Amino acid sequence: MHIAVKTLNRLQNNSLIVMEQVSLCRIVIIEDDDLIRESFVTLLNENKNFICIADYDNCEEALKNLAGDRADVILMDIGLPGISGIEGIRRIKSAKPDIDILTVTVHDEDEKVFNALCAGATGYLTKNVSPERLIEAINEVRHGGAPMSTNIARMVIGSFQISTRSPLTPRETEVLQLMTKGKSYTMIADELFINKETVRSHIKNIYQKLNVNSKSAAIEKATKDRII
Amino acid sequence: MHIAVKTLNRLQNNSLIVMEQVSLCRIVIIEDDDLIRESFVTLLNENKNFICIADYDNCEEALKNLAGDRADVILMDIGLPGISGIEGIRRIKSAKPDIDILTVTVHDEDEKVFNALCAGATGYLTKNVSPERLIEAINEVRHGGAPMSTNIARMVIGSFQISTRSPLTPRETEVLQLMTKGKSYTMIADELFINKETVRSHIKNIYQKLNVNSKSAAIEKATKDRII
DNA sequence: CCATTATCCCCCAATTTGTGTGATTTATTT
DNA sequence: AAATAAATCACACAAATTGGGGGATAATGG
Repeated sequence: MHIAVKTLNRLQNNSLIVMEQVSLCRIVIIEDDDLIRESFVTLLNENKNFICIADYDNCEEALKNLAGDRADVILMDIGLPGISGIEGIRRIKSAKPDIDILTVTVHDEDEKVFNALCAGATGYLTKNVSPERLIEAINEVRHGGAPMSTNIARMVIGSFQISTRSPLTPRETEVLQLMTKGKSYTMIADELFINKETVRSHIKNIYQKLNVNSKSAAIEKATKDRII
Repeated sequence: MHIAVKTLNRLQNNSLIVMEQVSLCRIVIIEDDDLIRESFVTLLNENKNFICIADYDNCEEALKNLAGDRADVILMDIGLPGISGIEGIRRIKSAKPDIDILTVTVHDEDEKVFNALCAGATGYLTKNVSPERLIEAINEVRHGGAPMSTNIARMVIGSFQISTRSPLTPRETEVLQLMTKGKSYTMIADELFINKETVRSHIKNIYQKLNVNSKSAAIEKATKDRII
């Protein structure tokens, strides 16, 4: 083995060892496509570490049996008839916060993804996931991870980043950020060690640049354009 | 091959094929630990798809040569002397937005992680990463992914979720969320189709429950406690 | 039945906000 | 050297917002 690999191996604590000490993991599947659902069931039951307790084609049924199923992990589609998967996630999490919910779905639109995550999904896989990756993902989630498909991961990380093409100056951005936190002009002035009048001046310029004329509109526009 | 695996394989478009059509990827390393830095260089140069153009033990130097290096990917520590890695990320991204920056570091505190991501890092690996995973991560990042260590992924996803143990009622939470968006009592009332006085009443209760007495304090506390 | 939740009402003083019309200083770019 | 952009500060005025105090009513769910 090469020196570089040796050095790096010494630096890591091999987490694979931990990953293999899994206890039997109880899984519930909620998915309305019969073919896919049954494929999941078969795949998971093939693996000695997993047992598929139940599978449902709708949320209502799953919620009714939630307590009895005692699932560790739920695989969940979000494009369901009846109660949406998103609402389903919310209800499951509110009743049983310790269950890890993995969203497995074809949907990769911003809104769906973030709603699912906000509702309580611990991972998000798009349906081009390989069987191996699905197994790996369940293991990951049981060990404190949060598996995501690559495109989802990029969306999620992208949501932290602000647009590089902001019309606002650094100082204006700073002021707007404090406004977002509900601070008054006076408080902003104090935090930035400048005069209240200066803050007002910055805000005037912000409003002009964003083409708005109120705090809420500025925050809304800035949020939409990802400049804060 | 089992039917379940067959079905699932048909459902996925195998992204590994795409992953192997990589063109030569120019990499720059910024890391102040000589041993680690040199290990990375050796490791990457062993791989025919990568070439390590340059390595630096500080950001200042790297920034000076940024244009000349023409990096595709930068591996970056964030616990550096001089300009912090976070500030380094910001400057690199502002000068060359197309470079993908992978943070590789021992730090896994919330603040550092989110600051790095907000500054523009496209991935975040903690230093227990295996050599194989590092290679994989670089490939991932070049193909639109956002590789993260499992613990980081969980932190990132967790940041979308709100605490299940909020002292606030659903309605109060709703009101507080609108306050966060800079809406006035009147606007909140209009959006919720209730009277302004009702909003005021909710807010009084919110303040009491959160033990605060101003908008900014309420938003701050709610944000810290992750109840919005 | 009692606690919780959600709804609404009035008063009042202090503060905040939006808008107007200015000025000065320091960089940076042309 | 001149022009531009960025950041700073000043004053005035009307309208709106905010926080605190005192209430009330109705519905819901243990």
